[in-house]
Amino acid sequence: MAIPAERSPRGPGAEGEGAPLHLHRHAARPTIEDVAQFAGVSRGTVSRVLNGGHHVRPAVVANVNFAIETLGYSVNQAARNLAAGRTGSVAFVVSEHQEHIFEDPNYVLFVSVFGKELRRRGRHLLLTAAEDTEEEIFIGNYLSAGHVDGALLALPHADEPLLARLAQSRLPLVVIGRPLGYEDELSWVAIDDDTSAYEMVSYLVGRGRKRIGTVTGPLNTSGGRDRFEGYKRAVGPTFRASFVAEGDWSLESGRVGAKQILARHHNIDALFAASDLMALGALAALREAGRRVPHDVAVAGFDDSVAASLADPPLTTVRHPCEEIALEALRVLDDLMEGRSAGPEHVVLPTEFVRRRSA
Amino acid sequence: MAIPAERSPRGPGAEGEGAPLHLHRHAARPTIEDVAQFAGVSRGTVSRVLNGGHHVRPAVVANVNFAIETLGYSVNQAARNLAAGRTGSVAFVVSEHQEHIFEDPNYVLFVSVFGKELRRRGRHLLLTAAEDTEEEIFIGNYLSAGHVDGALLALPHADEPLLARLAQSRLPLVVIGRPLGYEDELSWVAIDDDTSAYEMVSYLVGRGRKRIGTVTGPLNTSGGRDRFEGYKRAVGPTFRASFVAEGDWSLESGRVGAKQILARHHNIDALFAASDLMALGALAALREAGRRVPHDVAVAGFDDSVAASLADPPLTTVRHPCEEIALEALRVLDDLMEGRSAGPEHVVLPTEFVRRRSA
DNA sequence: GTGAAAGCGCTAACAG
DNA sequence: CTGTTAGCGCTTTCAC
Repeated sequence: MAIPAERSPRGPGAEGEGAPLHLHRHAARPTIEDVAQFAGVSRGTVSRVLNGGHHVRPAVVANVNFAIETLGYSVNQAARNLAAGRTGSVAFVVSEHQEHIFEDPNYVLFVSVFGKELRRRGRHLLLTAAEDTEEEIFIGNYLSAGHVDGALLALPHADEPLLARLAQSRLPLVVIGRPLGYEDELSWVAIDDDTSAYEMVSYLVGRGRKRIGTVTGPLNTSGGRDRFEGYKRAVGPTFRASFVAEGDWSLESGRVGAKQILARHHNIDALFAASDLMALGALAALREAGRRVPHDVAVAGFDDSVAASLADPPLTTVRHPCEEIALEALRVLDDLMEGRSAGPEHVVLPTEFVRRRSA
Repeated sequence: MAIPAERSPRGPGAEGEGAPLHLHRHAARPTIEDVAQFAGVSRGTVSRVLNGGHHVRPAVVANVNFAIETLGYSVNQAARNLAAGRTGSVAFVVSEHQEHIFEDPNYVLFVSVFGKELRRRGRHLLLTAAEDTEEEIFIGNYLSAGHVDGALLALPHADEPLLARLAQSRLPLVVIGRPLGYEDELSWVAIDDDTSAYEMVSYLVGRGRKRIGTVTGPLNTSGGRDRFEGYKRAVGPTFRASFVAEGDWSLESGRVGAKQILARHHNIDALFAASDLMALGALAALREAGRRVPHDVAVAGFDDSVAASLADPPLTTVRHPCEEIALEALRVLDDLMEGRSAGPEHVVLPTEFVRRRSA
């Protein structure tokens, strides 16, 4: 407020000459100020154009954009974040070992989509794996300390202490998959595992298969539990626990599970694996046991990961829309971070039956 | 400059009372100012403590640290980066498809180590995959536009346009592996592929193997080329091109390559694969062909990835010190970013012969 | 050794 | 619709 009065004695525009400050500015990145000057507008206007161009005359927008291009200007995220009061980072928190995560094609896709989309929005992806309790505490502290604007969580296990911790923080949170025990209080985006599994197993039943086994996912995860429920509903009163083996999503667990079931029922005619990787393992076990697929035993997977189409025979499976889930999770998180949401949002995305040769 | 003059009529310190601004500061993160006040020192001193505590009395350091802990203070990276004139980000640029990358256990390790180490230093890891030419241009522009403080490059192919582009920018760069064509001008950290391969193949020779085949890596990469050179040196004058098949590091290419060699020489007694994954493929091909390993054919891999010890039989291989490479690359990059390096640094890390049962 | 003060580049009120 | 201005929280000279 005082400045104009002070300036007047020097005459208007006099300080425009106070340029010595700029002398040591060698080949520095152009700033918003440079753009403003070039376009003959104020910093504020340039900022508005940068942030959507609302309330700015189209002609001016064009002018500013021209200036931006000719100067090769690009926004300084640190400055923007500081001014806007955000960190510019979003965390992707996964439980389990980081190496194990990268084995799962679903996670890889998530990382890929999150990374790309966030960069488009001028944000960073922070990959954090909660490998052990110590790491979990560190992550809990780190996230709660305000180092990120929000977090995407893939913590499928029922009693995840980190989930409890984070749920109490003010941090915008979106869970990938339905978070057992926190369905109501947290936002999440998932698929209808139960119905998808039900439809797949019903398909097997419809094809005349009578003795259908299943290798489930971990039963303390919503995905593992719900796909198992769908299986149970579909086989109906013929359900018997001896047709079931619990796996952990991995190829090896699929092989072991299928072997167990085969040992108990040498004459199963179908097998529903709750993940493609496990189906692959089951395929190996069946091959070892001399069973032909799908002639003797029909095999169905879940996820439609790359492995599914490369399998021999290619897997009949359920497409898990990972990319859409990732995008939707990001949208929900954006709503949360920008304060556009009233309460927790729950999104259920449709899956798709994919018929190939294994069933 | 004008401001003090304007303020004086209100009396010194009068603006100290202009506190209403702080009223809407609800449960905000404590700032450096809060710490300074609590510790009874100035912002500058706290900053010094934050950055190593040089030129500060030990007692004061302790005081400030106490304040930091009790207040639960942690630095605001955006502000720090803005003030220090850096972005706080480091890119990890890889060629090829992102999905393909995550198949390679080496890359996964790199991502893991880079991410963790950079976070420790208050920096971010930006994962960028140059999947196609368009992406490459985008990445080139993005990196050159000053969005990152430096970049770690895994671009092994000889004529990588992105490498050429980046090499001309001012950006601090460290290449993982020896960059063909840019050995002198760029910094890099690698292993001695030639010698490592030489030693492995010499070991096979020493075990009495006479007809040694090899599945090489891509011959337009330094790793592929040098391991092949090592092989040639070791087999010496007995070298024949018909004992060689070129692979692409993948399991499948190892299987195909081994088959080709077997078709030409049904009686090979050893096979050196330039990667564990390819060795795994070769193992499968050998099994299909009814050869026993190592009795009929000794098989050696390279990398000592998890796959090596899980193989049947476990692979004799060369340990590729990925973690050390990652750490060293980060150190070199730090030197570059902080202006501590005179010129390009070249680091060659030792490998280790790992004897298991396959050879 | 330590404090004071000048920005870093940007956003977001607030006037007009 | 547009310009002005006050910070965002921190580092970094520059004095003392």
